[in-house]
Amino acid sequence: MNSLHIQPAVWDTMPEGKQKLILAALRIAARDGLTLQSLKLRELAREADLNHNTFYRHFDNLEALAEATIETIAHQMVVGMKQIRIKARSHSDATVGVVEYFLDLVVQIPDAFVVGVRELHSATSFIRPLLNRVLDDIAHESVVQITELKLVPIHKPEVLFRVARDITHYMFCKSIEIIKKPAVKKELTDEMVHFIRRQFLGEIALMGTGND
Amino acid sequence: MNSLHIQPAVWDTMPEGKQKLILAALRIAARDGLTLQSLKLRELAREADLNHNTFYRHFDNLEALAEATIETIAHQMVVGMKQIRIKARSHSDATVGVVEYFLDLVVQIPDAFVVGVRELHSATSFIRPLLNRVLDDIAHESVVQITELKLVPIHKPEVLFRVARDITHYMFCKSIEIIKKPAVKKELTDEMVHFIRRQFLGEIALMGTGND
DNA sequence: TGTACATCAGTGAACGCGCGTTCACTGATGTAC
DNA sequence: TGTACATCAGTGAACGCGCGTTCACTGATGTAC
Repeated sequence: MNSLHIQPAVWDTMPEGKQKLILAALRIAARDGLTLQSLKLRELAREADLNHNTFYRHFDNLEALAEATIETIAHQMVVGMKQIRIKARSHSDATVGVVEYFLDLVVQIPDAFVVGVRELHSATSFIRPLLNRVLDDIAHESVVQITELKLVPIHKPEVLFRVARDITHYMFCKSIEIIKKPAVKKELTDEMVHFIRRQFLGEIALMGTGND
Repeated sequence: MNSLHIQPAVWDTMPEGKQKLILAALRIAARDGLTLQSLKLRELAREADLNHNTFYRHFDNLEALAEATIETIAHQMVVGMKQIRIKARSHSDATVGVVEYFLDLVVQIPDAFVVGVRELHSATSFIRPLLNRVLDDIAHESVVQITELKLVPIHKPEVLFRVARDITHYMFCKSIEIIKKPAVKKELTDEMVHFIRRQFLGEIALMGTGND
């Protein structure tokens, strides 16, 4: 289920109709390739199997729904990534573990990633900064874990953060490929692991040249 | 002018109204953050200063306009990148040269990049594959130049291509930041140059480990 | 325990508006002879 | 050189439709006393 990764305190408190509308927004935006801000009130209500006026019981306007939807996506992603980091600790290779569990997460909540990655690159409004902060958070927690487990001999946190941030962005963009063709998981895993190793080795090499 | 980078053979042959509509589509999509496929016929005509029915003199439907617009963007980018590669030859540092001229290009045709990067990450229709091919082309020509000038000691073309492809994607995504804040050019240049060097040094280090 | 009232999600009719599309038309430019 | 016709970008009125929004309403649930 899609809702598994949404922060319970927020999500479970919500009226059922409100949940239905947010899930409908995610479904329509992912399926029809629409921006969150070009969703239509009546189409949403139809998809959520609600009278079109019920919308106003839960949201002031379409922008409020877009905001609630993007926050749902953000929660799904942050919580999902947290679980990935926990699981990866017991994997023999931390990099391979993170990538594999990450691709599992993408397949579990494809709509969140399809819509999230698109909105991340849509120049508009408050949504892009919000998602950028989500990627910042994820990159920051990666830095914490890498430092704790002493996985990489890079000791300046700001250097490590930039590497982690670039990797996070790459993984999110790349992840979309697995949704349309889950069979590519093996190739995609190899490619992502290769990219990640290239980042750390490259950064270490740059430290040697004094170019950092 | 925006139209400078459009392939003359195609562009100059076009009726004036058709050009106006394509430029209007670019302007609206960039300004209002709309997907090319959510543009409205009457809004386009208004923006292009034309009667709304003139649209049908030039396009069968809105999808045909979206296609023409994305091809215009593709031409602007491919031609622009070709000129960058020529100019970069006479720069003392090839990497710094490419990045600086690239950021100049982004500032010259911001609408093409804003819309192009968004559509590249919008899961829908024929547009994403078309833009992916544009990035492939650009990456491929980079490989040719790198090989010709012997800039990097990586000799497998498919390995070089993957690195160039990842760099191209990174630069396109990152470029958007300069549009809203041209003052960051210096920082952005440094960051992009750093990223590019990290890719090549990382890949070379990976070759050493036998992990390629 | 029973009655009165407040709260709130959901309903259905009605509105004015901008939309995409069709149609019949104009007016300029180019071509045939 | 002059007339007749074809081509084609652009025009303006009219259409039916789905949209966002307003309104007055229902019906279930919870709370006060």
